[in-house]
Parts: sequence; structure tokens; C-alpha cells
Amino acid sequence: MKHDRPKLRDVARLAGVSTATVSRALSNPDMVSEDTRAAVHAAIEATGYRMNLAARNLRHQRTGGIVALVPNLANPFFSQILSGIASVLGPAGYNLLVADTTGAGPDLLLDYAEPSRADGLIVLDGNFPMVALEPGRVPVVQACEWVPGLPAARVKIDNRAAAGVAVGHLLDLGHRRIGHVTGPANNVLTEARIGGVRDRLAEAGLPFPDEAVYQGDFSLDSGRQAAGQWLTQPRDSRPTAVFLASDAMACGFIGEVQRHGLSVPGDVSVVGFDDIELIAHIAPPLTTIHQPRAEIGRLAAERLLAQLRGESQADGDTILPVELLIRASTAPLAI
Amino acid sequence: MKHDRPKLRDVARLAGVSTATVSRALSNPDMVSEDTRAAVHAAIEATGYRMNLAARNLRHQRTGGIVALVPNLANPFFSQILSGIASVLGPAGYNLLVADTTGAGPDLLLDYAEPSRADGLIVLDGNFPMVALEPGRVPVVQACEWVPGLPAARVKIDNRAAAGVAVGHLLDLGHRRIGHVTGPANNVLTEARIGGVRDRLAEAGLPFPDEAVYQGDFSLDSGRQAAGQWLTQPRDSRPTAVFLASDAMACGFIGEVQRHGLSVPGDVSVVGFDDIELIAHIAPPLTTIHQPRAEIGRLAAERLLAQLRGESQADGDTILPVELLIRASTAPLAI
DNA sequence: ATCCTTGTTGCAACCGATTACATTATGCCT
DNA sequence: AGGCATAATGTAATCGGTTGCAACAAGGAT
Repeated sequence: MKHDRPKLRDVARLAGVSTATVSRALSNPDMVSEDTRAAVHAAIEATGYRMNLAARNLRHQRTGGIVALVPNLANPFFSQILSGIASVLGPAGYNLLVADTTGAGPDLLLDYAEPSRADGLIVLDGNFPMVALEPGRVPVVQACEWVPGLPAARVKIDNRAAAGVAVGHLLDLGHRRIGHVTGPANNVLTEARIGGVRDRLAEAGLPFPDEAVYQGDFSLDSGRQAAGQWLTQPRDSRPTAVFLASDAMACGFIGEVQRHGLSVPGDVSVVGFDDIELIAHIAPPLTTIHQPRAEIGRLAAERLLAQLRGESQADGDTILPVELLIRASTAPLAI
Repeated sequence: MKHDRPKLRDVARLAGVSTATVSRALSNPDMVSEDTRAAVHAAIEATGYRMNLAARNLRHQRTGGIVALVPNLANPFFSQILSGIASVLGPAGYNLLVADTTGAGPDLLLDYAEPSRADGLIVLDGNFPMVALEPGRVPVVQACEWVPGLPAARVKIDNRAAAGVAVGHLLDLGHRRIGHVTGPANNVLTEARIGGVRDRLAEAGLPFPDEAVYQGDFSLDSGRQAAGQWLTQPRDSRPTAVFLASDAMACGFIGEVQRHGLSVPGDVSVVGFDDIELIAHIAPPLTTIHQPRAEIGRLAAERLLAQLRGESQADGDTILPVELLIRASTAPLAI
């Protein structure tokens, strides 16, 4: 008998008012008189009514959801960003939808920018198809990575400067041959960070030869492979310090170096990037660039919400500060 | 002029047919003649029509979304599970909504079990309010953790047995005083794992005194604190080997022990739980119980989809195998 | 006493698709 | 030629709330 969920109409009938009144009692309480409001609430209580969000959203032309497009969900780097995003979206009454962009064609990705799918988009992937901001598509905020031509808000760090700081630290320690393990090709972060390295070395009047550049892809394994290359290079010409574009790679690098009987920082100083959870606790604790991930997520979400409220301009960068955390994986150049 | 998005009606008008026909051309192509289908598609092309999902979902009484309830999104342990879930849900045409349960009251959590919010629920938190399966709520699958009385499908590992295997390994190495760092109180995993330890020790005729149990909460820091306690205990009566209920805690434990000049596994053997990404590459590489996280996510999603299709019974456990990975953090008892 | 303002409430259109049912056209059978 | 099954399409109700507009009552100002 009570198999069907009660609808607004049922509540209205029981309370002896129209559906319009019930609707108003719920979403615009001040528009209905004290008495009716009470009657309506009693009826809601009695029927166990719960509103159908799909219907409301259809009428309101909104979905109540924000999509976060992540390059690789399995990468723990993103979990804290998502956590930051969720911490803002939840209280604001929005759902967080998460989608992994790996293996998704441009068509599928653009689908997420449909107003009937989500009210907004937080893009963590620098390879998002640029058409995203066509009229009739939802507002977009980019976080961490960004799409070069895309006129959407960005929340990020200054990767170029951060890389410069990392290299500067190694220079301060007396290192003169400094290597760099890059991120994947065609990635804005890769470009920015390698640019920062190049700039800083040039500023110091030091060379940056091709042999000092190791192609990586942010993954632990690519860091190990970079170490493999480094190990084969002649001891007296290879880098005495290496800056890697991710902590995961730094981990792999250190592991491989140690496996070959060499020591960090004894034989090579290592600086990572990101400051992911565990790397403060490995041996040796990793010197790295701290990136405020949760904060990036929070701010990205907040900027998006501001746009949805029409409060904020749709572009402009928010640059968050990074911090060089000096731990035990770097040491003065041994003479 | 073309500011509004075209609707079904616009396509119909342009194609010279009714909205019903357009709708059918899209969702039931065989019901319309070849000619009309072509005309409709031409009109769709011409107008740039894209369907409004909210409207379709309202009519279909579905949302196209599955919610994953995560105890703590920032914990990288869950990112791979989510990745597994997403890899199944995406291709099946479902959106993945992610919600963090920390700080959410029972009311809010139950809200996620509303049919107008999501079509199904994957619960990764053992403290979900039990009422979830009231009639009129959506199907639920539990993954990793589970709610004791809840008659919903479960995808998990045998935590008790896994803990037994971990302890067995330490026994095989000759250890007789074995400690355990637990998860948080009121957690089913904590209970199951400590139970497994107790069983295995009893089986071996060994005691399991209170001093050998350290209260943790899965976090890195609680592992460090446990090490602090262990370090204060008398050398000749404290455990010579410790099994920790999470890798994060094992990491913290090892770090703290090393910081005090002791060695792992020289002074204490350590076994973790989970096999998270990096711990194979720390020094020493951590011996641990591998948990197939992506697979857990995939299977949970598949069981839920099967339920949504009405293909599968709504309860019953799926138990996945674990694996003891012996690395370098455990060694035979020094005599 | 009349007009106007303010506060409540109902009617009915509306959001944008889907689909049961009705209608029309076509082809085949006897 | 009449009857009937079949295919293709249109009409309009429907999913479940929201909201512009109108109606009406009560109180105040003139």
C-alpha cells in the first residue's frame, strides 16, 4: 500500500493546500503563513515525503553537480586535491562527480561540459579539448595543470619559479652539474619546470647539457629508469645532484641508486616535487617542493562557485605559494 | 539569436516530424523508417542539438549516477579503489559521485541513498547508518569495510586470515614476541585483523599480552607514536616483530625507529598491510599484505551494476585473495 | 465608502524528454 | 474488393517539482 514514494501532490492533499503552497513552504518559507507552514510540515512528517531532486533540478536548469576531470584517478597525488574540492562543494550543496580522462576521447570529455550533466567543471588535466568554453557550455576552472589557450580561471603554483628554487638550493650546496628528470612530453608542467631549471642554470652561468636531462613521466618507474641511465654515465661528468619533477620519480630514483650500492645524498643529491605523504618518512627523507594540494582543490572549488553565483570574473590566475622543504636527501657537494 | 540551446522540439520542427519521432530516432532507431532517421540526424547536425540528460533521467526515474562513500578522500588508499570503480562505471554509462563521510551526520549520509540522487551506492565506510536498505532506497554494495548487520553485498578480503598470514610469516622467522598496531577503535577491519593476530598466536601457543598491542588509527602519525611506545619498553621483553594494520603506520613506525638509531629489520621486523604504492621503494622495502584495491573497486561496481540490471542477488560476500609480499623489512629473529 | 497596498494562496504553464495509445498508410490474403 | 496484420508516425499525458500571474482577503489611507 505504501509502496510508492509520496509526492508533493500527496503532501498537498493531506495538508489541504495546493502543491504550489507546499513547494513554497519548503523553498520559500516566508512566503507562506505560519499556520499553513505548520500544516505542511506535519503532512510531510506524516507521509514521510522526500523531495525528488531530479525534478527540481530539471525545473531549475541545474544539476547540483560539479565534475572534476582527473588525468589519473589511481595517482594518489590527486586524492588530496579532490579532498579539498569535496570539502568546499559538499557544504555548498553540490555533488562532486569524478571522471578519469585516461582513454577518453575529446567527445566524451566535452560531454562533461554539458549543462545538463554538471553545473561546472574543474579540470586537472592540461590536455582538455579547448572548445570547452563554447557558449552553452558550463564554467570551467583549471587546477594544477592548464590548457595554454583556454581562457578559464586557473588555480596553480608557479612551476617555473618552483623549479628555480629547487635548483637554487642545489646550487647553494655547491653543486655545479645538475640533472633534471622531466615529466611526460606534451605536458605544461613538464615544460614549465624544465624551463625553470634552464633559466636558473643559465642565470648561474652553468651549462644544461642534454645528458643531464632524463625523460620521465611522473611515475615511480620512470624515476627508476632515469637512475639506470644516470648510473651508466661516467662518474666524473654525470650530475652530482638531480631535481625530479615528481616525488614518485624521486622515490624510484633513490631506490635504484641505493640498490646499486650508492648513497643518497652521499653520491648524489636528490630533490623531488609535490611533497606527497610518505616521502618525509622514507630513508633518506626527501627534500622537495611542497605543493598545497588541498588548498589548490579548495580554491578551485571556491572560484567555480563564485562564478556560478556570478560573483567573479571567469579568468585570471590564482597562484599559490610553494615551499622548499629541506630534508636529508640533499647535501653539500663532496669535494 | 542562437543563444538558447536547441531542444527536441526544434529538431522535430526542422526535420518536419514530431518530437516523438525524434526521440525514437535516438533511442529506438529501428522504430523509425530509414528516411526519417536520416532527416532527423540531419536536423540534429544542423541545430547542434544535444540531449538534456536531466529531462531524460526524470522521465526514466533514474539519475545515471552511482555514489561512492569514502571515509577519507585524502587517504591515497582509496584512490585506487575509486579508479577501479570508475573504470567500470564509465563504460557502463554511469557517473561516479564521490562523497567524503567524515563529518557527515547520519541524515546526510542517508540522503545519498535517495533514488533521486543516485541509482546505487558503494559504501567504503563501515559506519554507514544501517537503515540504508529501507524500502524505497537504492541498492548498496559494500567494499573493503562493511556494516555488521547490513544485508547488502560485500566485496572484501578475508582480513582475519590475512592477519594470520602476516603473523605466520613472523612466526616462521622465529619471532615469539609479536606486537600489533591496530586500526582505529570501532572499526570492523581493526576487529578482524586483531582477531586474526590473536587466533594465530593462540594456535602457536604464544601469549598476546596487552603491552604488545598498540592503538593506532591507520595514519602515519599513529604508527610513529606506536614506535615511540615500543621504544620505551624494555628491550628484552618488547616485541621483536610488529605487524601493523596499515602500511602508512608501518612507514611511520620504521621512520621513528630509524630516527632513534635502531635498524629495521635488525632490531625489529615489520609487516604492514595494504601494499600501497611507494612502500616497495622505501628503505627497507616493506613486507606487507597485498590487497587488490583496483580489483575490489571493479568488482564492487560490477556487482552493483548487476543488481541494477536485476541480475544478481542483493547480498552475499565476494572474498578476494590477498598475498603476502616478503620484502626486506622482516628478517629471522637474531639469536 | 472607495481605492490601494500587502500578504496568502491557487491555477496552470513549464522544464525537456519519453511513451502508451491512437491514427494512418501499406501490403498481403482470400 | 474487403479484411486485417504490420509499420510508421502523431497526439498528448507523464515524470515531479517550480513559479508567473491572478484572485482574494484584510487593513490602511483618503
